[in-house]
Amino acid sequence: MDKKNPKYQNQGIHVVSALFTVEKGITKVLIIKRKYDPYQGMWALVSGALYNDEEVLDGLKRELKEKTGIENIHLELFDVFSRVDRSPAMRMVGIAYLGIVDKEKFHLLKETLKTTDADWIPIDKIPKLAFDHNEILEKAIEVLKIRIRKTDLLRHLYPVGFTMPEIQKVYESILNRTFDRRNFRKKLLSTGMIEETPRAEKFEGNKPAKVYIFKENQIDKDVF
Amino acid sequence: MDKKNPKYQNQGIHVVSALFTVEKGITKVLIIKRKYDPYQGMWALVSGALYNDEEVLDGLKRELKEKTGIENIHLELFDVFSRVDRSPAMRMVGIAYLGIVDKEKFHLLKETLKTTDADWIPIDKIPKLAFDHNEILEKAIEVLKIRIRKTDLLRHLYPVGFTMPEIQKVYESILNRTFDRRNFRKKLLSTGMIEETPRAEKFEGNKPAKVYIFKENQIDKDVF
DNA sequence: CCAAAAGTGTTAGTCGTACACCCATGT
DNA sequence: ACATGGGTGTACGACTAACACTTTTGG
Repeated sequence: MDKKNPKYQNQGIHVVSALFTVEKGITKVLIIKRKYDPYQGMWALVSGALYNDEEVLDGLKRELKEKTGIENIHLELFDVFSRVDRSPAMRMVGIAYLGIVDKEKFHLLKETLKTTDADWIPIDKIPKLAFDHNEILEKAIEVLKIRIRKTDLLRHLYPVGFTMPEIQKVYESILNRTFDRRNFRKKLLSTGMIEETPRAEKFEGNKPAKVYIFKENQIDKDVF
Repeated sequence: MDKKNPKYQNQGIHVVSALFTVEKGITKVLIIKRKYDPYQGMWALVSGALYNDEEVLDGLKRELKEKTGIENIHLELFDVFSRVDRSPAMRMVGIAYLGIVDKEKFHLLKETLKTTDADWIPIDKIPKLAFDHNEILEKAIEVLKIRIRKTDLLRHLYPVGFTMPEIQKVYESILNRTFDRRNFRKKLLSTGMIEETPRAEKFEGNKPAKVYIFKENQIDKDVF
Protein backbone atom coordinates (compact mmCIF):
# COMPACT_ATOMS: atom_id res chain seq x y z
CA MET A 1 0.00 0.00 0.00
CA ASP A 2 1.03 3.57 -0.68
CA LYS A 3 1.63 5.73 2.37
CA LYS A 4 1.17 8.90 0.35
CA ASN A 5 -2.27 7.98 -0.99
CA PRO A 6 -4.60 10.68 0.37
CA LYS A 7 -7.27 8.05 0.91
CA TYR A 8 -5.26 6.82 3.86
CA GLN A 9 -3.70 10.04 5.12
CA ASN A 10 -4.28 11.79 8.40
CA GLN A 11 -6.03 8.93 10.07
CA GLY A 12 -5.68 8.50 13.78
CA ILE A 13 -6.86 6.31 16.57
CA HIS A 14 -8.76 7.54 19.56
CA VAL A 15 -8.72 5.39 22.67
CA VAL A 16 -11.73 5.92 24.91
CA SER A 17 -12.55 4.60 28.37
CA ALA A 18 -15.87 4.18 30.13
CA LEU A 19 -14.67 3.57 33.69
CA PHE A 20 -17.42 2.73 36.14
CA THR A 21 -17.73 2.47 39.88
CA VAL A 22 -20.65 1.77 42.23
CA GLU A 23 -21.06 3.76 45.42
CA LYS A 24 -23.99 3.35 47.83
CA GLY A 25 -26.09 1.67 45.17
CA ILE A 26 -25.42 4.33 42.55
CA THR A 27 -23.58 3.40 39.34
CA LYS A 28 -21.20 6.17 38.31
CA VAL A 29 -18.84 6.84 35.45
CA LEU A 30 -15.60 8.80 35.39
CA ILE A 31 -15.60 11.94 33.25
CA ILE A 32 -13.17 14.85 32.91
CA LYS A 33 -13.53 18.46 31.85
CA ARG A 34 -11.41 19.37 28.83
CA LYS A 35 -8.89 22.18 29.15
CA TYR A 36 -8.30 22.68 25.41
CA ASP A 37 -10.05 22.62 22.07
CA PRO A 38 -11.78 20.82 20.52
CA TYR A 39 -14.66 20.89 22.99
CA GLN A 40 -12.80 23.11 25.47
CA GLY A 41 -14.61 23.32 28.80
CA MET A 42 -16.83 20.37 28.02
CA TRP A 43 -17.12 17.13 29.94
CA ALA A 44 -15.92 14.00 28.20
CA LEU A 45 -14.98 10.39 28.79
CA VAL A 46 -11.27 9.92 29.37
CA SER A 47 -9.83 9.57 25.90
CA GLY A 48 -6.94 10.57 23.70
CA ALA A 49 -4.92 9.89 20.60
CA LEU A 50 -2.94 6.68 20.37
CA TYR A 51 0.80 7.09 19.92
CA ASN A 52 2.67 5.29 17.17
CA ASP A 53 4.83 3.32 19.55
CA GLU A 54 2.21 1.84 21.84
CA GLU A 55 -0.56 -0.73 21.74
CA VAL A 56 -4.16 0.38 22.08
CA LEU A 57 -4.61 -0.76 25.66
CA ASP A 58 -1.30 0.76 26.74
CA GLY A 59 -2.25 4.06 25.14
CA LEU A 60 -5.53 4.10 26.98
CA LYS A 61 -3.83 3.37 30.29
CA ARG A 62 -1.40 6.21 29.63
CA GLU A 63 -4.27 8.60 28.93
CA LEU A 64 -6.06 7.53 32.09
CA LYS A 65 -2.96 8.11 34.18
CA GLU A 66 -2.23 11.48 32.58
CA LYS A 67 -5.78 12.78 32.90
CA THR A 68 -6.94 11.26 36.19
CA GLY A 69 -3.97 9.72 38.00
CA ILE A 70 -5.69 6.33 37.94
CA GLU A 71 -3.47 3.39 36.99
CA ASN A 72 -3.09 -0.37 37.19
CA ILE A 73 -6.66 -1.20 36.33
CA HIS A 74 -8.42 -3.75 34.17
CA LEU A 75 -10.01 -2.51 30.93
CA GLU A 76 -11.67 -4.53 28.19
CA LEU A 77 -12.67 -3.71 24.62
CA PHE A 78 -16.36 -3.27 24.00
CA ASP A 79 -16.82 -1.46 20.69
CA VAL A 80 -15.38 0.64 17.88
CA PHE A 81 -16.81 3.95 16.74
CA SER A 82 -15.96 5.13 13.26
CA ARG A 83 -18.41 7.77 12.07
CA VAL A 84 -16.38 9.83 9.62
CA ASP A 85 -17.17 13.14 11.31
CA ARG A 86 -16.95 11.98 14.91
CA SER A 87 -13.90 14.16 15.57
CA PRO A 88 -13.62 17.68 14.11
CA ALA A 89 -9.89 18.09 13.47
CA MET A 90 -9.09 14.91 11.59
CA ARG A 91 -10.41 11.45 10.91
CA MET A 92 -10.22 9.50 14.16
CA VAL A 93 -11.51 6.00 14.75
CA GLY A 94 -12.53 5.48 18.37
CA ILE A 95 -11.67 2.24 20.11
CA ALA A 96 -13.61 2.00 23.33
CA TYR A 97 -12.88 0.06 26.53
CA LEU A 98 -14.78 -0.36 29.75
CA GLY A 99 -13.78 -1.17 33.29
CA ILE A 100 -15.11 -1.05 36.83
CA VAL A 101 -13.11 -0.11 39.93
CA ASP A 102 -13.49 0.79 43.57
CA LYS A 103 -13.03 4.55 43.44
CA GLU A 104 -11.81 4.65 47.05
CA LYS A 105 -8.67 2.83 45.99
CA PHE A 106 -7.50 5.80 43.87
CA HIS A 107 -6.75 9.45 44.34
CA LEU A 108 -8.53 11.27 41.53
CA LEU A 109 -6.59 14.26 40.12
CA LYS A 110 -8.96 17.21 39.77
CA GLU A 111 -6.69 19.10 37.40
CA THR A 112 -3.95 17.97 35.03
CA LEU A 113 -2.11 19.23 31.95
CA LYS A 114 -5.19 18.63 29.82
CA THR A 115 -8.10 18.68 32.23
CA THR A 116 -9.65 21.25 34.56
CA ASP A 117 -11.87 18.89 36.50
CA ALA A 118 -12.71 15.22 36.96
CA ASP A 119 -15.53 13.43 38.72
CA TRP A 120 -17.58 10.27 39.13
CA ILE A 121 -21.09 11.05 37.87
CA PRO A 122 -24.23 8.90 38.31
CA ILE A 123 -25.08 7.38 34.95
CA ASP A 124 -28.57 8.83 35.02
CA LYS A 125 -27.18 12.36 35.43
CA ILE A 126 -24.69 12.53 32.60
CA PRO A 127 -24.33 15.97 30.96
CA LYS A 128 -23.81 16.53 27.25
CA LEU A 129 -20.35 15.16 26.48
CA ALA A 130 -17.72 16.02 23.87
CA PHE A 131 -17.38 14.09 20.59
CA ASP A 132 -19.73 11.11 20.34
CA HIS A 133 -19.08 10.24 23.96
CA ASN A 134 -22.74 10.16 24.98
CA GLU A 135 -23.33 7.51 22.37
CA ILE A 136 -20.23 5.60 23.44
CA LEU A 137 -21.27 5.73 27.08
CA GLU A 138 -24.77 4.49 26.28
CA LYS A 139 -23.30 1.47 24.54
CA ALA A 140 -20.85 0.96 27.40
CA ILE A 141 -23.68 0.78 29.94
CA GLU A 142 -25.48 -1.74 27.79
CA VAL A 143 -22.37 -3.92 27.54
CA LEU A 144 -21.59 -3.47 31.25
CA LYS A 145 -24.93 -5.05 32.11
CA ILE A 146 -24.22 -8.03 29.91
CA ARG A 147 -20.65 -8.48 31.13
CA ILE A 148 -21.50 -8.53 34.84
CA ARG A 149 -24.12 -11.19 34.08
CA LYS A 150 -22.03 -13.32 31.77
CA THR A 151 -18.47 -12.88 33.07
CA ASP A 152 -16.59 -12.28 36.29
CA LEU A 153 -16.04 -8.60 35.46
CA LEU A 154 -16.98 -7.54 38.99
CA ARG A 155 -13.83 -9.14 40.36
CA HIS A 156 -12.12 -5.90 39.38
CA LEU A 157 -14.44 -3.88 41.60
CA TYR A 158 -13.42 -6.06 44.55
CA PRO A 159 -9.71 -6.89 44.35
CA VAL A 160 -9.54 -7.61 48.10
CA GLY A 161 -12.96 -9.15 48.70
CA PHE A 162 -16.60 -8.33 49.19
CA THR A 163 -19.60 -9.28 51.28
CA MET A 164 -22.76 -10.79 49.87
CA PRO A 165 -25.09 -7.89 50.71
CA GLU A 166 -22.56 -5.50 49.20
CA ILE A 167 -22.11 -7.23 45.84
CA GLN A 168 -25.83 -7.97 45.64
CA LYS A 169 -26.52 -4.25 45.83
CA VAL A 170 -24.08 -3.70 42.96
CA TYR A 171 -25.85 -6.25 40.76
CA GLU A 172 -29.18 -4.71 41.66
CA SER A 173 -27.97 -1.21 40.95
CA ILE A 174 -26.48 -1.97 37.55
CA LEU A 175 -29.23 -4.32 36.41
CA ASN A 176 -32.12 -2.27 37.85
CA ARG A 177 -33.76 -5.17 39.57
CA THR A 178 -33.77 -6.95 42.91
CA PHE A 179 -32.78 -10.46 43.93
CA ASP A 180 -33.87 -12.70 46.78
CA ARG A 181 -30.99 -12.72 49.28
CA ARG A 182 -30.94 -16.50 49.73
CA ASN A 183 -31.12 -17.33 46.05
CA PHE A 184 -28.60 -14.66 45.13
CA ARG A 185 -26.05 -16.17 47.47
CA LYS A 186 -26.69 -19.70 46.23
CA LYS A 187 -26.37 -18.73 42.58
CA LEU A 188 -23.20 -16.71 42.99
CA LEU A 189 -21.60 -19.53 44.98
CA SER A 190 -22.74 -22.12 42.42
CA THR A 191 -20.74 -20.41 39.66
CA GLY A 192 -17.64 -21.62 41.47
CA MET A 193 -15.91 -18.33 40.84
CA ILE A 194 -15.86 -17.11 44.44
CA GLU A 195 -14.82 -18.52 47.80
CA GLU A 196 -15.27 -17.69 51.46
CA THR A 197 -12.49 -16.07 53.49
CA PRO A 198 -12.11 -16.17 57.28
CA ARG A 199 -12.77 -12.41 57.40
CA ALA A 200 -16.00 -10.59 58.17
CA GLU A 201 -16.95 -6.97 57.70
CA LYS A 202 -19.93 -4.85 58.56
CA PHE A 203 -22.02 -3.61 55.68
CA GLU A 204 -25.41 -2.09 56.54
CA GLY A 205 -26.52 -4.11 59.53
CA ASN A 206 -24.85 -4.63 62.87
CA LYS A 207 -24.05 -8.25 62.26
CA PRO A 208 -20.77 -8.57 60.40
CA ALA A 209 -21.02 -10.21 56.97
CA LYS A 210 -18.63 -12.85 55.67
CA VAL A 211 -16.05 -11.68 53.17
CA TYR A 212 -15.70 -13.58 49.88
CA ILE A 213 -13.09 -13.28 47.16
CA PHE A 214 -13.03 -14.13 43.46
CA LYS A 215 -10.95 -17.21 42.76
CA GLU A 216 -8.18 -17.26 40.18
CA ASN A 217 -9.77 -19.63 37.70
CA GLN A 218 -11.95 -18.46 34.85
CA ILE A 219 -15.60 -19.35 34.46
CA ASP A 220 -17.76 -20.27 31.53
CA LYS A 221 -20.96 -20.26 33.53
CA ASP A 222 -23.33 -17.31 33.49
CA VAL A 223 -23.99 -15.51 36.72
CA PHE A 224 -27.55 -14.29 36.11
CA MET B 1 -4.37 17.76 19.19
CA ASP B 2 -1.61 18.55 16.74
CA LYS B 3 -1.85 16.83 13.39
CA LYS B 4 1.85 17.35 12.73
CA ASN B 5 3.02 15.70 15.96
CA PRO B 6 5.08 12.72 14.81
CA LYS B 7 3.67 10.70 17.67
CA TYR B 8 0.44 10.50 15.74
CA GLN B 9 1.64 10.48 12.15
CA ASN B 10 1.36 7.72 9.61
CA GLN B 11 -1.18 5.71 11.49
CA GLY B 12 -3.69 3.70 9.61
CA ILE B 13 -6.56 1.34 10.18
CA HIS B 14 -6.61 -2.18 8.85
CA VAL B 15 -9.98 -3.86 8.52
CA VAL B 16 -9.81 -7.64 8.65
CA SER B 17 -12.46 -10.29 8.10
CA ALA B 18 -12.66 -13.88 9.27
CA LEU B 19 -15.48 -15.17 7.09
CA PHE B 20 -16.56 -18.71 7.84
CA THR B 21 -18.73 -21.30 6.18
CA VAL B 22 -19.58 -24.91 7.01
CA GLU B 23 -19.67 -27.54 4.28
CA LYS B 24 -20.35 -31.23 4.87
CA GLY B 25 -19.49 -30.91 8.54
CA ILE B 26 -16.23 -29.08 7.90
CA THR B 27 -15.77 -25.51 9.15
CA LYS B 28 -13.88 -23.42 6.62
CA VAL B 29 -12.58 -19.87 6.41
CA LEU B 30 -12.12 -17.63 3.39
CA ILE B 31 -8.53 -16.69 2.54
CA ILE B 32 -6.95 -15.01 -0.47
CA LYS B 33 -3.48 -15.08 -2.00
CA ARG B 34 -1.82 -11.67 -2.13
CA LYS B 35 -0.68 -10.33 -5.51
CA TYR B 36 1.59 -7.56 -4.16
CA ASP B 37 3.99 -6.76 -1.36
CA PRO B 38 4.02 -6.83 1.59
CA TYR B 39 3.68 -10.61 1.83
CA GLN B 40 3.37 -11.08 -1.95
CA GLY B 41 2.26 -14.60 -2.84
CA MET B 42 1.20 -15.39 0.69
CA TRP B 43 -2.24 -16.43 1.87
CA ALA B 44 -4.07 -13.98 4.13
CA LEU B 45 -7.47 -13.17 5.56
CA VAL B 46 -9.37 -10.65 3.48
CA SER B 47 -8.20 -7.30 4.76
CA GLY B 48 -7.17 -3.84 3.68
CA ALA B 49 -6.65 -0.22 4.63
CA LEU B 50 -9.63 1.84 5.69
CA TYR B 51 -10.34 4.93 3.59
CA ASN B 52 -10.80 8.33 5.16
CA ASP B 53 -14.33 8.71 3.94
CA GLU B 54 -15.87 5.45 5.11
CA GLU B 55 -16.85 3.75 8.33
CA VAL B 56 -15.00 0.65 9.45
CA LEU B 57 -17.69 -1.83 8.50
CA ASP B 58 -18.23 -0.20 5.11
CA GLY B 59 -14.52 -0.33 4.41
CA LEU B 60 -14.41 -4.00 5.23
CA LYS B 61 -17.37 -4.73 2.95
CA ARG B 62 -15.65 -2.83 0.15
CA GLU B 63 -12.49 -4.88 0.63
CA LEU B 64 -14.45 -8.11 0.61
CA LYS B 65 -16.19 -7.17 -2.59
CA GLU B 66 -12.96 -6.04 -4.29
CA LYS B 67 -10.97 -9.10 -3.29
CA THR B 68 -13.56 -11.89 -3.45
CA GLY B 69 -16.74 -10.59 -5.10
CA ILE B 70 -18.73 -11.41 -1.97
CA GLU B 71 -21.18 -8.73 -0.84
CA ASN B 72 -24.30 -8.08 1.22
CA ILE B 73 -23.26 -10.14 4.19
CA HIS B 74 -23.43 -9.76 7.95
CA LEU B 75 -20.16 -9.07 9.80
CA GLU B 76 -19.63 -8.30 13.46
CA LEU B 77 -16.70 -6.90 15.43
CA PHE B 78 -14.79 -9.37 17.54
CA ASP B 79 -11.42 -7.84 18.44
CA VAL B 80 -8.74 -5.24 17.81
CA PHE B 81 -5.11 -6.06 17.10
CA SER B 82 -2.54 -3.36 17.73
CA ARG B 83 0.94 -4.82 18.07
CA VAL B 84 3.21 -1.98 16.96
CA ASP B 85 5.07 -4.09 14.39
CA ARG B 86 2.09 -6.05 13.07
CA SER B 87 2.38 -4.42 9.65
CA PRO B 88 5.76 -3.77 8.02
CA ALA B 89 5.18 -0.58 6.01
CA MET B 90 3.55 1.65 8.60
CA ARG B 91 1.75 1.52 11.90
CA MET B 92 -1.64 -0.13 11.30
CA VAL B 93 -4.17 -1.03 13.92
CA GLY B 94 -6.25 -4.03 12.88
CA ILE B 95 -9.98 -4.05 13.53
CA ALA B 96 -11.32 -7.55 13.03
CA TYR B 97 -14.80 -8.77 12.12
CA LEU B 98 -16.27 -12.22 11.75
CA GLY B 99 -19.18 -13.62 9.80
CA ILE B 100 -20.60 -16.89 8.56
CA VAL B 101 -22.26 -17.49 5.19
CA ASP B 102 -23.46 -20.22 2.88
CA LYS B 103 -20.66 -20.26 0.33
CA GLU B 104 -22.98 -21.68 -2.35
CA LYS B 105 -24.84 -18.37 -2.41
CA PHE B 106 -21.80 -16.52 -3.81
CA HIS B 107 -19.51 -16.72 -6.78
CA LEU B 108 -15.97 -16.50 -5.44
CA LEU B 109 -13.56 -14.53 -7.64
CA LYS B 110 -10.34 -16.49 -8.00
CA GLU B 111 -8.34 -13.50 -9.21
CA THR B 112 -8.79 -9.76 -8.76
CA LEU B 113 -6.73 -6.56 -8.93
CA LYS B 114 -4.98 -7.44 -5.70
CA THR B 115 -5.33 -11.21 -5.40
CA THR B 116 -4.14 -14.20 -7.40
CA ASP B 117 -6.29 -16.83 -5.70
CA ALA B 118 -9.05 -17.30 -3.15
CA ASP B 119 -10.46 -20.31 -1.36
CA TRP B 120 -12.40 -21.71 1.56
CA ILE B 121 -9.95 -23.67 3.70
CA PRO B 122 -10.79 -26.06 6.58
CA ILE B 123 -9.80 -24.35 9.81
CA ASP B 124 -7.58 -27.23 10.83
CA LYS B 125 -5.57 -26.93 7.59
CA ILE B 126 -4.71 -23.24 7.61
CA PRO B 127 -1.29 -22.40 6.11
CA LYS B 128 1.02 -19.71 7.44
CA LEU B 129 -0.75 -16.42 6.78
CA ALA B 130 0.48 -12.85 6.17
CA PHE B 131 0.70 -10.24 8.94
CA ASP B 132 -0.65 -11.47 12.29
CA HIS B 133 -3.53 -13.19 10.54
CA ASN B 134 -2.94 -16.59 12.09
CA GLU B 135 -3.31 -15.03 15.50
CA ILE B 136 -6.41 -13.12 14.41
CA LEU B 137 -7.99 -16.24 12.96
CA GLU B 138 -7.32 -18.22 16.11
CA LYS B 139 -9.15 -15.61 18.13
CA ALA B 140 -11.95 -15.50 15.56
CA ILE B 141 -12.56 -19.24 15.91
CA GLU B 142 -12.68 -18.89 19.67
CA VAL B 143 -15.26 -16.08 19.43
CA LEU B 144 -17.22 -17.91 16.72
CA LYS B 145 -17.78 -20.79 19.14
CA ILE B 146 -19.10 -18.45 21.79
CA ARG B 147 -21.29 -16.47 19.42
CA ILE B 148 -23.11 -19.48 17.95
CA ARG B 149 -23.86 -20.62 21.50
CA LYS B 150 -24.92 -17.26 22.90
CA THR B 151 -26.47 -15.47 19.91
CA ASP B 152 -28.42 -16.20 16.75
CA LEU B 153 -25.32 -15.73 14.56
CA LEU B 154 -26.15 -18.85 12.56
CA ARG B 155 -29.18 -17.13 11.05
CA HIS B 156 -26.71 -15.64 8.57
CA LEU B 157 -25.62 -19.08 7.42
CA TYR B 158 -29.26 -19.91 6.64
CA PRO B 159 -31.01 -16.89 5.17
CA VAL B 160 -33.68 -19.07 3.53
CA GLY B 161 -34.05 -21.84 6.10
CA PHE B 162 -32.45 -25.02 7.37
CA THR B 163 -33.32 -28.51 8.54
CA MET B 164 -32.66 -29.78 12.04
CA PRO B 165 -30.12 -32.47 11.08
CA GLU B 166 -28.31 -29.89 8.95
CA ILE B 167 -27.94 -27.17 11.60
CA GLN B 168 -27.16 -29.75 14.27
CA LYS B 169 -24.20 -30.89 12.21
CA VAL B 170 -23.01 -27.28 12.02
CA TYR B 171 -23.17 -26.85 15.80
CA GLU B 172 -21.38 -30.16 16.23
CA SER B 173 -18.70 -29.25 13.71
CA ILE B 174 -17.92 -25.85 15.17
CA LEU B 175 -18.16 -26.87 18.81
CA ASN B 176 -16.43 -30.24 18.35
CA ARG B 177 -19.06 -32.20 20.22
CA THR B 178 -22.23 -34.13 19.58
CA PHE B 179 -25.81 -33.55 20.71
CA ASP B 180 -28.72 -35.89 21.24
CA ARG B 181 -31.10 -35.34 18.28
CA ARG B 182 -34.24 -35.08 20.40
CA ASN B 183 -32.80 -32.74 22.99
CA PHE B 184 -31.10 -30.62 20.35
CA ARG B 185 -34.39 -30.04 18.59
CA LYS B 186 -36.21 -29.22 21.82
CA LYS B 187 -33.58 -26.76 22.99
CA LEU B 188 -33.31 -24.89 19.71
CA LEU B 189 -37.09 -24.60 19.49
CA SER B 190 -37.30 -23.46 23.13
CA THR B 191 -35.15 -20.40 22.39
CA GLY B 192 -38.09 -19.09 20.42
CA MET B 193 -35.79 -17.82 17.72
CA ILE B 194 -36.85 -20.26 15.00
CA GLU B 195 -40.12 -21.45 13.51
CA GLU B 196 -41.33 -24.26 11.28
CA THR B 197 -42.14 -23.70 7.62
CA PRO B 198 -44.42 -25.85 5.43
CA ARG B 199 -41.41 -26.88 3.38
CA ALA B 200 -39.35 -30.05 3.65
CA GLU B 201 -35.99 -30.93 2.16
CA LYS B 202 -33.83 -33.98 2.06
CA PHE B 203 -30.60 -33.89 4.01
CA GLU B 204 -28.78 -37.17 4.47
CA GLY B 205 -31.59 -39.69 4.70
CA ASN B 206 -34.38 -40.51 2.31
CA LYS B 207 -37.06 -39.10 4.52
CA PRO B 208 -37.40 -35.36 3.92
CA ALA B 209 -36.69 -33.12 6.91
CA LYS B 210 -38.80 -30.12 7.90
CA VAL B 211 -37.40 -26.72 7.04
CA TYR B 212 -37.18 -24.10 9.79
CA ILE B 213 -36.32 -20.40 9.57
CA PHE B 214 -34.97 -17.88 12.05
CA LYS B 215 -37.64 -15.45 13.18
CA GLU B 216 -37.15 -11.70 13.02
CA ASN B 217 -37.08 -10.98 16.74
CA GLN B 218 -33.90 -10.95 18.76
CA ILE B 219 -33.17 -13.31 21.62
CA ASP B 220 -31.51 -12.93 24.97
CA LYS B 221 -31.56 -16.65 25.69
CA ASP B 222 -28.49 -18.80 25.23
CA VAL B 223 -28.66 -21.61 22.73
CA PHE B 224 -26.22 -24.10 24.30
C1' DC C 1 -39.11 -55.43 2.41
C1' DC C 2 -34.92 -53.49 3.82
C1' DA C 3 -31.81 -49.69 4.93
C1' DA C 4 -31.07 -45.07 6.54
C1' DA C 5 -32.10 -41.22 8.53
C1' DA C 6 -36.15 -38.22 10.52
C1' DG C 7 -39.47 -37.64 13.90
C1' DT C 8 -41.50 -38.07 18.62
C1' DG C 9 -42.43 -38.80 24.32
C1' DT C 10 -41.30 -40.19 29.01
C1' DT C 11 -38.62 -40.23 33.11
C1' DA C 12 -35.13 -38.93 36.55
C1' DG C 13 -32.19 -35.55 38.14
C1' DT C 14 -30.80 -30.87 38.53
C1' DC C 15 -31.52 -26.13 38.88
C1' DG C 16 -34.22 -21.85 39.77
C1' DT C 17 -37.54 -19.64 42.62
C1' DA C 18 -40.42 -18.56 46.31
C1' DC C 19 -40.71 -18.25 50.94
C1' DA C 20 -40.00 -18.00 56.95
C1' DC C 21 -37.34 -18.36 60.75
C1' DC C 22 -33.14 -17.90 63.73
C1' DC C 23 -28.62 -15.31 64.71
C1' DA C 24 -25.17 -11.72 65.82
C1' DT C 25 -24.34 -7.26 67.01
C1' DG C 26 -25.05 -2.17 68.55
C1' DT C 27 -27.81 0.82 71.13
C1' DA D 1 -34.47 -6.40 75.22
C1' DC D 2 -35.11 -4.58 70.89
C1' DA D 3 -34.07 -3.24 66.26
C1' DT D 4 -31.46 -4.16 62.09
C1' DG D 5 -29.79 -6.53 58.79
C1' DG D 6 -27.08 -11.34 58.00
C1' DG D 7 -27.38 -16.21 57.62
C1' DT D 8 -29.69 -20.74 56.50
C1' DG D 9 -33.19 -24.82 54.52
C1' DT D 10 -37.12 -26.70 52.22
C1' DA D 11 -40.61 -27.55 48.76
C1' DC D 12 -42.43 -26.89 44.16
C1' DG D 13 -42.12 -26.17 39.36
C1' DA D 14 -39.20 -25.76 35.24
C1' DC D 15 -35.62 -27.16 32.62
C1' DT D 16 -31.88 -30.50 31.19
C1' DA D 17 -30.27 -34.98 29.90
C1' DA D 18 -30.70 -39.72 29.02
C1' DC D 19 -32.85 -42.95 26.38
C1' DA D 20 -36.04 -46.46 22.38
C1' DC D 21 -39.36 -46.92 19.16
C1' DT D 22 -42.09 -45.53 14.96
C1' DT D 23 -42.26 -43.19 10.32
C1' DT D 24 -41.00 -41.90 5.68
C1' DT D 25 -38.74 -42.56 1.63
C1' DG D 26 -35.49 -44.78 -2.05
C1' DG D 27 -33.63 -48.75 -3.81
